[in-house]
Amino acid sequence: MKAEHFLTQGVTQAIENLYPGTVVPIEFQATRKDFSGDITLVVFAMLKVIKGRPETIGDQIGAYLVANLPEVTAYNVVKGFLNLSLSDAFYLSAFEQILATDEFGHAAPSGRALMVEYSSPNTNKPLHLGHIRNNLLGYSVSEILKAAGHKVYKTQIINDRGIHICKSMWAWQNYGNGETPQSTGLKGDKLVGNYYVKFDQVYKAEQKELMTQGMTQEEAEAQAPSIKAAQQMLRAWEQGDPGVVELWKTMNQWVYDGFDQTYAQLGVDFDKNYFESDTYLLGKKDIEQGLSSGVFYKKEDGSVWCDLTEQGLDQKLVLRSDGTSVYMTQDIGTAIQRMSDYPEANGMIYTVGNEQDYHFKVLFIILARLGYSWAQNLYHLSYGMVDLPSGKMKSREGTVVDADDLIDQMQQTAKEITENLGKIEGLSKDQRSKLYKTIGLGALKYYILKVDPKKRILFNPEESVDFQGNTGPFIQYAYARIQSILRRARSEYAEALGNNQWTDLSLADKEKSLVKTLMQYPDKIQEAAQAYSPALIANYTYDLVKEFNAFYQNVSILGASEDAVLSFRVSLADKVGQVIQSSCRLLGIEVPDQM
RNA sequence: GGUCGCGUAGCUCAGCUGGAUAGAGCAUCUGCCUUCUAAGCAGACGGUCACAGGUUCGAAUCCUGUCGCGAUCACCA
Repeated sequence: MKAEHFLTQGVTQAIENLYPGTVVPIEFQATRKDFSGDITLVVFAMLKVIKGRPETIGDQIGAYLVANLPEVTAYNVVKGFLNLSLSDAFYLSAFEQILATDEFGHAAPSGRALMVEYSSPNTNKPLHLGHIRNNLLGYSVSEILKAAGHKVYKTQIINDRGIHICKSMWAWQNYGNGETPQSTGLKGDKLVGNYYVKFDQVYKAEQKELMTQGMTQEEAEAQAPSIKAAQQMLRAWEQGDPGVVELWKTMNQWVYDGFDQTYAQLGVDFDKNYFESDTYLLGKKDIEQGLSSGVFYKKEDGSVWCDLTEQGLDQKLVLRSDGTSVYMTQDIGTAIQRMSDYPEANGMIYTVGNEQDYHFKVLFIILARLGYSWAQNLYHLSYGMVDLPSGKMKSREGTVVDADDLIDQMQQTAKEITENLGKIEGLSKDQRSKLYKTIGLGALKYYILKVDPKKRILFNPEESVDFQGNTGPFIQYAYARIQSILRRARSEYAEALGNNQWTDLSLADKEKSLVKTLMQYPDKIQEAAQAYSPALIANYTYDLVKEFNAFYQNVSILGASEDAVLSFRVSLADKVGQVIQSSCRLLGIEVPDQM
């Protein structure tokens, strides 16, 4: 079906005829808009093998192709570029193949299975805009990998243990007056987050007091009663103190309930949750093994290290001198644990911010040295921070953009715009609020996913997220229009739709370029999967929609004079709609039938 | 200071496995709603692709250096 395929054969034959005994690199690219033709052979690339003027060579190959390949109808040569025009029949048959393909764009099963980790929040405070980027990326990459034929297990590791949650616990115990999510009507994560803030206030006040008594900042930080109490709580938790464990369970559950609501709003989910409280002791025995196999070495004080100077990195601590774990220890153990939990999986993707680039670089090297074959298939899906015009989001300064607030705000904006446009008379109240959610979240998700993950995003809450131009709603709008046409076509033009005699049709430029764009979809999915980049899908979808809009405004679909033309155009619009829906699904974006 | 990433139009971003005259959206300005939804279409304006070298028939794209921004360099996670 792909043009490159038969053209490569054709060019090879042409070369055999014209320049016997030579083998040339054959390189195609899409013909630029300003030139006539559909696909372009780059003759320059052949000059290393064949001597001569590129114009002459292009001319000879072009003439050969027109004479010998029925699909090639015309050619022209500009400098070293041989532009080829392909027949309408070729595009029509390509389109018919697309129509006949189930789940067009999706690849056959690859036999590979991967784990994708994303979100992985701490349980002491609510999710914010940074988590939204993480969640959208992780979810979307999972969907893209599935579409590329892989089996995917989505997972998160919940950091439910440690000093941070003890801070919230201590503050709640001392200042909470028995408040619960039920009694306050607050989301559980918000409630717990409030006590984390409360702790910080108390802690700061204590430090100030101690410093007026003559302590240094450092001493005050260590000696403040609140932090000592929280540390005591952490020790009690580690020893399994029933009261502390009970409180810990209760407050974590509040947080999980809150997170679940936010996840549901965002439309993300997980196949398996890991909890740090279960995994934080993992890794020690792996360090032992690595020690005996010589991957690690022990210093005099008993601490264990990995020497990465060969790779141009430092020496990295993997076990403290007192035998306790560090972050790296846990991550080594957790990775090994997961791979044994999912024996069919042979790789992992970690969706974690770029401030941990170094950590993952080291982790992957260590796992490879430990001899795990799957270590070759580890990828750190590293993404840039979401910053505000004022700089980084800082919880202490109250500049954090809360996830729930932002989602609400997007829906509110969607509501206002939709009501102003006044095109939804027929919809019930429920349908309307669902539509606002679809549009508001569509705008937010597209806004975040369209940019290359590794770039940082500047989010301006004042200007908010656009609803026009290269945006989610722009794409959703095209889909809604298509559905509107399909509804009318099926009720008023049912008879014409039955005429599928398209073979002799001659295609308008807009129709041809739409088919061309549709044909790219399978490759785009593969590219996006290989690059772990939802941005590629977002950009493709935008191109497709732009192409469709141009078609829609310039060619009348239901006004076609012949039945075959009408039915072709309706089919084309229908398929474009399906691909929009499919690609949006890869981004976690829903599409409305009306807006 | 070492390491890693980024630097493209006034703003937000594509393009980066080397190919033709560097593309979109927003903003500004012109047109288009008696014909399928104007959240749209058609067009205008807007560029030393941070800078300097190098490789190449050809560089925004690859290499080297410089500058700017960010991250990281804990017996924290």
